[in-house]
Amino acid sequence: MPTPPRTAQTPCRACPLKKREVFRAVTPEELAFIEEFKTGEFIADPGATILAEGSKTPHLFTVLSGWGFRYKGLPDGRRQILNFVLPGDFLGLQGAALNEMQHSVEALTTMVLCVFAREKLWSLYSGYPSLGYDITWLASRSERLLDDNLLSVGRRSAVERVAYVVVDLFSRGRQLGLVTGQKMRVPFTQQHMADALGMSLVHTNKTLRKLTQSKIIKWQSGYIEMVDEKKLMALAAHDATAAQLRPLI
Amino acid sequence: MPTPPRTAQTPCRACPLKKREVFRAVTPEELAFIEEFKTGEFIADPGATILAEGSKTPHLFTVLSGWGFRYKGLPDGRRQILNFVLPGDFLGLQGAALNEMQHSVEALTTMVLCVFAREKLWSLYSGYPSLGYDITWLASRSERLLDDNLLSVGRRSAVERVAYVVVDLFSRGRQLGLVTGQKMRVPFTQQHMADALGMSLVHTNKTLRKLTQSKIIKWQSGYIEMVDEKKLMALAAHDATAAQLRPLI
DNA sequence: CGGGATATTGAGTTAGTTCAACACAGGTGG
DNA sequence: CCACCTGTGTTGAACTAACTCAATATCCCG
Repeated sequence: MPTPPRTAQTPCRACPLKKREVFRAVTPEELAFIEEFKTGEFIADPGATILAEGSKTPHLFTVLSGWGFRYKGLPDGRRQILNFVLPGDFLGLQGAALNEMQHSVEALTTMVLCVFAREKLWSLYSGYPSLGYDITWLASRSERLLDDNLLSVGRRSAVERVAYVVVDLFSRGRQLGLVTGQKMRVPFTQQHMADALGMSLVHTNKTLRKLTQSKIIKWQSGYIEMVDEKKLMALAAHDATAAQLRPLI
Repeated sequence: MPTPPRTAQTPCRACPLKKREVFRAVTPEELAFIEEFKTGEFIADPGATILAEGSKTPHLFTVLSGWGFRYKGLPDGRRQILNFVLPGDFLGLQGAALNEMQHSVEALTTMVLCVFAREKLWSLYSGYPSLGYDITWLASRSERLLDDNLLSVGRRSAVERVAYVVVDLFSRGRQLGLVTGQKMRVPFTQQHMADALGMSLVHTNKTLRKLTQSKIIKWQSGYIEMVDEKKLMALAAHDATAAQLRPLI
């Protein structure tokens, strides 16, 4: 079914705000509003800063394609990657709600972003509450990711952290169709992974090496492969919920 | 598990959902809706579990008074406190959005919570989009807290972490009128602080001791005192944003 | 007054860090 | 086409911040 050509480059039917259509159909009016809500598209090159800590952007973004990451820095240069940004993620809400960004977002690959005007956000809520609800849903989902990361960084060992982040990326990647067999493209360096896990680069490397030698994962030329998914999952030390479910066998 | 709520005692004029009235007046209709939205009140005793990881509560809560904490656990007992819960916080949204709770919430003191029915959430969005907007605002604010914590746990040293969490608690406490002079009641143990900072109990204690001996803070009989706020702030190693702002003096 | 929970302290251990050197790949200009 | 350069990955060695274990002190509550 070919999409009719319009002014905007990407059809809003693909918009993540519409994502929940699995549960709820988006009405034609809603779709029309989404299209009007959209200001345009923004193509970010790898390495580009999309949002900067301390700035006040008038924009909201939706990621249509590509990878990026959200991070915060300390004055002396240390930085913590808060989470990786993938298609379907909603960016800049904090700027709208809190006025000023408290974190930065940088592109890892070329990214295509759908741009919204921040001041239209309110009209979205008032005119199309269902879409407002969806935004809350997205916010809630991203908070869940953060919770998981915090648990990892705060309480998991190095091996567990690496195992967990791989499992997590594959889980997100699968939902987005980014996984082929047991392989997924990961367009970041070990430094990025280290910054995401709150570890040093060297130790991240040594940990990865250990997992490679145990034939559990492989990370070559930009692709991570889960060689032994079972062992990997076991190492990942899942949260108490998962643990609760297991004993029921 | 929460006991069935009773009839409402607290006027909804004090509701955190109305908090943003500084910026925006709440209309009488909205207030009426809030009161209808409210199912009742829930009094939680210290140590009570308000929400449990893996469960599906039909409730949403707003904290009217008292302290609690949100946490996640690992199967072997390690646990990470995600953040402390104070009056004005909104709880359980994840359960509504994601169907199942991915974290637990426990009371530290007696807590008074305003209870909402989850299934009314949608009618709140559709009928009173401004309130829906407020919920998004709350979600966004709590995500900011999480970002800060993750930066702390991932990249700050032990002293910095302790300094930062104290500064942070005072900042939140001030907004809520919980700070008297330089003192604030903190109804938790060093174990809680350790779990929040991703550190061991012993090392947390030793770090606190160091800060006490340097006459920077004092923690006695349930009260933390900022003895030398300036030094404490300096130790806290604020984020890059704060650093950007300082040179402007 | 007793007992359990909390806090404090010392000693020994270790997971993770920093430093430093080297390997390797891709990309550029001569 | 090669020589070089820069970014990335790999590895060893030395160091240290934070951990665990364990004993003792202190507080709080009934």
